[in-house]
Amino acid sequence: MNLTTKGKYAVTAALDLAINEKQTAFLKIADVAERQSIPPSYLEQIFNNLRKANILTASRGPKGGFRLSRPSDEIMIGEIITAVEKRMDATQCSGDGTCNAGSKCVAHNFWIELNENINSFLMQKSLQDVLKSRRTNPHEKDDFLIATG
Amino acid sequence: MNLTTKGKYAVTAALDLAINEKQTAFLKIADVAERQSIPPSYLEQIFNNLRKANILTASRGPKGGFRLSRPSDEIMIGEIITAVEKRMDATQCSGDGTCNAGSKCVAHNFWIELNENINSFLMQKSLQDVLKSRRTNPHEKDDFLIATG
DNA sequence: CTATTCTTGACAAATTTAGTCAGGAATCTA
DNA sequence: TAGATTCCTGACTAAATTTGTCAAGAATAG
Repeated sequence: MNLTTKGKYAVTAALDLAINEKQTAFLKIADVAERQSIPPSYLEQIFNNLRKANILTASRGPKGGFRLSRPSDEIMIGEIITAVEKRMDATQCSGDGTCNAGSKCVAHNFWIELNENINSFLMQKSLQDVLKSRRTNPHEKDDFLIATG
Repeated sequence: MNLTTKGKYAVTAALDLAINEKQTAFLKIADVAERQSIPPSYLEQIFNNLRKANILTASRGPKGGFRLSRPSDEIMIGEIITAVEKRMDATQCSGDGTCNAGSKCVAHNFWIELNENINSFLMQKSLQDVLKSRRTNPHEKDDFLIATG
């Protein structure tokens, strides 16, 4: 199981779109990349993955860019991650039960449970949830908070 | 965040010790490796990590080998994984809050939450729990069950 | 003493990640 | 229509990581 930089960039960039979205405007890769310290050419790849997964909508040409395809409370973090990550599965056998000489290893069902636990967590959290908890976390320092409107 | 083959082998091999332990005997790397389809020389490394983390006890020489240091209900899967995995942290900045140009990225607190969720799951499950659920899972096929005594 | 088993560290091949880059397609504005 | 802008796509590559192997040594049982 592997959550890579790519998946983390994807979530961060989607949050940036949620924070900075206006009703009609598209946001440019270059701007998102700069705000979030993501290499622009890498973000191109990532946004393309998200577009193909119907999480983002793109527009080409001047004034083009990207926006969320749906309201931020209808886009789950789990969607974003599975759209860009190839190996989030915790089983050694990709779930086919051949992890020990063609049969299931003794840990197989446990990895399935771990998968379920993680997926359930990630599919219950929307972009909006993440932004909300960022502002209401009582342990958070003030200088971390940013005005979102 | 990365759960690799090494961590999965570690859990599988620890489960093998729990399944096959006798009161006094040590189990050899070669035997565990064969039963669980793990490269023996790789398992050497892994068992050494677990020994240094006080999860396993080793004995050298003829009739030597490894056994669990504690009863299987007192060894948590999370302990095993953290003993062998270097990068289970989901934050991009290893928790130091420098993920966006020296400050916290917008997803920072979310990755902390994800860490807590996963760690909580892994630290609540003991080796014995995993073996139990393996036998009582109602969806499990009979040919997966093995006699443990 | 000898065979057995763990111990340790160095090493290396294979894989994966984390990007870059170039050429193209669509779109807006003048 | 021309030109600038922005996304689209696929090929490519360097660096890092993973997944092991290997050899020499230390401890122990018999």
